[in-house]
Amino acid sequence: MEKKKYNISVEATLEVIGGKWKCVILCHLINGKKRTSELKRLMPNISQKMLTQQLRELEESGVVDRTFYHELPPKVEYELSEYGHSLEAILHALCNWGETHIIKTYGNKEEYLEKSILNE
Amino acid sequence: MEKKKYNISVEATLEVIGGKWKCVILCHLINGKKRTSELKRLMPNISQKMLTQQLRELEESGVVDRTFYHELPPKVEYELSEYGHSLEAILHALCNWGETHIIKTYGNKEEYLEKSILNE
DNA sequence: CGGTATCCTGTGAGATACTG
DNA sequence: CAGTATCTCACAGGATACCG
Repeated sequence: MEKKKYNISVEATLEVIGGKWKCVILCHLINGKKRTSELKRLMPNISQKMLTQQLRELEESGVVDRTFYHELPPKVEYELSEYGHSLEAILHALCNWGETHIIKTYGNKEEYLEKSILNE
Repeated sequence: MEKKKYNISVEATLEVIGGKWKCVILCHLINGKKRTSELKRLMPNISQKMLTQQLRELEESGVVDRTFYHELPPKVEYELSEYGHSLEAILHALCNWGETHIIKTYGNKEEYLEKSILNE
């Protein structure tokens, strides 16, 4: 009987944050809770469907908390869960590397990067 | 005229390591150069096609170096490039989080994880 | 051994319209 | 405002066979 599921531990990490948009969503949540509409604005290229879908999976993984305010119009807020905060070091590292990479690749990051996660 | 390409810096990182197998490959290369056949053995679920494809993209991104030994039978070795080494902190963080996550989720990691990147 | 070339399929993901 | 439900399709990715 074989129970082994992973060949290397990083596969478990990717199961949680490996989706196409998951890291991007999580990075946006580093600086605090966000409403659905805010996330959409921050990710103009994501579809409503993908946004909801990826958020659900992050919720199921236990790294994001969803709060529904039953009012009119309805309001929903997403934020890193307590467990999700354990990903912060990784998320910061990913953002920092990307910023350095952009500078290294394009020279002037201002023309290629809308905003920095670090000083938003 | 609009030149902006990224909405957030992490997108640039994902462009380099965001493929389905790229992080796994890179993690295996942390501990030194590997032959194609070794990588296949370490990743029993990856197809020949995907392995080659992902390696090519990592090469084009400049994070992996490929060395071809023109002998019989032919021999190819892959390793982190100098630039690729700048990803090491991220890769280690991803592996460590995964290991902790497995333990947290399953209790006994031995049954779910083939081997640890940390003590291979 | 390492890699390409075909073929073929599943599904990731967009567009659109609708609901509470 | 936030989220479903369909419909649709491109393409990621598997299986197989062949090449230097």
